[in-house]
Parts: sequence; C-alpha cells; structure tokens
Amino acid sequence: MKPVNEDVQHRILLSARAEFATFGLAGARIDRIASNAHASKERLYAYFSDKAALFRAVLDLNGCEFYDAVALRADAVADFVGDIFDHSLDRPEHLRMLTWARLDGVPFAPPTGSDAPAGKVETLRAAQRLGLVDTRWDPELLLTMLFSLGFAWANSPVPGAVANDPDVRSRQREAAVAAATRIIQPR
Amino acid sequence: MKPVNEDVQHRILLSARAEFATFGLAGARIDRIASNAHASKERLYAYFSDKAALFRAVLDLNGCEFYDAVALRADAVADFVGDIFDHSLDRPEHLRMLTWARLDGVPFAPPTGSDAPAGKVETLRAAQRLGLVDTRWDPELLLTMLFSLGFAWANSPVPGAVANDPDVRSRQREAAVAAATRIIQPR
DNA sequence: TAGACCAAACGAACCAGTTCGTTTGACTTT
DNA sequence: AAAGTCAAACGAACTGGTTCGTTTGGTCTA
Repeated sequence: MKPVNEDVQHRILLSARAEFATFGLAGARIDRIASNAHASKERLYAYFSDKAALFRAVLDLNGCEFYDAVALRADAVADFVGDIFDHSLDRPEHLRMLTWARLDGVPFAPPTGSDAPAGKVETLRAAQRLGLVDTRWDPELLLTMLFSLGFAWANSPVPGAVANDPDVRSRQREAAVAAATRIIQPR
Repeated sequence: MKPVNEDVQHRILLSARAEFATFGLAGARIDRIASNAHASKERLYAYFSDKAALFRAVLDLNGCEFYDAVALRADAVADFVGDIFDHSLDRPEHLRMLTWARLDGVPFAPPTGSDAPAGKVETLRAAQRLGLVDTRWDPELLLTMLFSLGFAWANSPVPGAVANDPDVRSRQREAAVAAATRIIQPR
C-alpha cells in the first residue's frame, strides 16, 4: 500500500522536520512546510491527516535516527557520553524535536530493538558483568545520567553554553567523558 | 515609576507564568492569561507592551527564583545536585520556562549576585581550595554537569522518566547525588 | 474629576483545513 | 498511432474560525 508518490511525501516530511524542530508544534506553519517542500497544502493533507499527525511522524523519524546514531558498547561506556555530546552538536534538531514534544506533552514511544533504550540498559548490565561498570548502579538510572551528561551543554539554559569555539567544545567533551569515567569506575 | 496597582500587574504576571510554562510562547493565549488573572486585556496591555515582553518578564522572574532556590555551599556540593533534583519536582515550571525560552531563542540573562551562576562557580573554586572537590575540574564545566545531573530525569525525553512513585523518586535522587559525589571526589 | 479598572467588541491578519477545476501519465481501445 | 478513459497529482482560491492588539463605553473609587 505504498503512497503514490513517495518523493513528495518524503520532501514534506523533511521540510516538516526543519519547521517543527525550529518553531515547535504551536509555532510551526503548515504553509511554510508545504512551500519549503515545493508541495501544495492539498498534497500535505493527502499524506498526513493533520498538523499533529505530521508532528508525530517527524517525531518518530527523529526518535529512531537519534537512538540509532548513538551506539553503546559494553567496553566503551564512557565514550558513549562523548558520542552523545558529538551528536548533540551534529544533529541538534534531534534533541530539539524530543524537547518540543516533551514540553508539548506529545507522547513519544522510544523505538524497540538493540539500539533502543531497553537494549542499551542490557548493554550496561553486560558491562557490569564484565567488571567495567560498578555493579552498584541501577543500569536504568545510570543510562539516564549518562544521556544527561552528554547533553549537559545542549540542555543548559545559560545562553552561550553551546560554544562555537572548537577548543571550548573539546574541553566540554573531555569533561563529560571524564565525569562518566568517574561515575562508572568500579571500586 | 511604580504601577498604579501592583496587585493586578502581579496577578497577570503569575497567570502568564502558568500559561507560558504550560504552552510556551507560541502556544500561550493572551485571552487565557487575562481571564485567569481576573483582569482585562486592556489592563494586560497597559502593563506589558506585548506578548513577547510579557514572556520576557516571566522569564526574568523565573530565572531569579530559580537560581535563588538552589543554594550551593562549598561543604555540600553533592547535596546541591539533590537540591536541584528536588526543585525540578517542586517547581517544574521554572525549568519549563527556561527550556521554552531556549528553544524559542529568547535571550535569557542569568541574574548576577552570589546565587547566580557566576557566584556558584566561585563557590566551587572555594570547595576546591578546601580539598572537597578535585582541583582538576574546570569549575564552570563542573557546574554545568552538576545542573545537568540534577535535571537528568526532568529533561529526559523518555516519557515516564519523571516518576510519581516516591520510592522511584528517591532512588533517582540518591543516584544523582551519588554520581555527583564520585565526580567531585579528589583522588 | 482623574484614573484604575472591566466587559465587550472590533479589525486586520493569520491559520488549519477543504474544495474545485486542471493537468499529468499510464493504460486501453480503435 | 490516434483517440478515449480514468485516477491520481496538483495549485489556487476559498472557508470558517482564531489571535493579537486596540478601542469604546461605562463603573467605581480616591
């Protein structure tokens, strides 16, 4: 049951991602999405039932891409935080979309699979069995804190926390990884 | 200088805070703000020049309250993270407002003073001199990470991260404080 | 009387979503 | 190959409702 023209639908989805990530659900404008996608509103509503449905489609797309992008290996748990940090700079729209959705109360179902949160918790458990992560941590709580460390500057309310200077950035990254190392360190 | 009736202006400000914290700048409705404040729109626009100005006034109010609410003492740096965690549950509107403002690109100037970020960085430096915090940390980077740890669950995109069960909450809180303890530990 | 206040209404702009008439392209029939 | 058919793609214009910000007319109080 594939859509008649996947190309147009895809262009609308990408345009919607840029719009929603920039302006949020309430601030986004359907006209801008259609026009930036070089499509008509009629086409947009042919493929997506309404604004909220389009938002959810973008949210799902970003959620999957997001969890796929940051991989967790049992033998490199601290580096995982560095990867998250890098990703928050490479693809800021991912975190922005998740944040808009959370504030707007749009339910978001994390993907299932090995790259999903549940899979990452399992990997943390494996790292604990290998003696690479302190076994006293609840892996679920630990995962939340690791994500939070990686996003510390992206989420910081203080303006200018996301620095442009590469030197500052690498010092932030190193701090996050070093903090993660100290946290997981068995003793 | 002073408004003719501070009471009405204050009611509008509090109503605006609830509205903006819930719906954001674009989603907030001026009519709702006025009506919930038991005030007329005419009064609202008598005291605040436009929607954006009202938003900025709310943002400043929240920013001051926010930094005032969480105190940092040199001899209780890890507990500071616990205080942040508690505050994220007690006054979620503070973090929500700061987050809406960041996403919407509304500039936010943190307050100045001893409770402000700059003052807290100084306190961290003092804690380092007292040998309570590892001196290898850049205090500014450390502060961002401590805030981030305290907000780890409030900022988590995973729905249900903010738990209602007091047991789960206290385990989250303990994890955040324990992680902070490990991070700052001199060695 | 002056000014703080309110309810109501207004206007211009805006916005989500629909309708409608036209075009395109693939497939058939002659 | 020309003509006919049909469904989907499409753009432009339209609709009904909403929103911000302003104005008006009036009450109350110092």
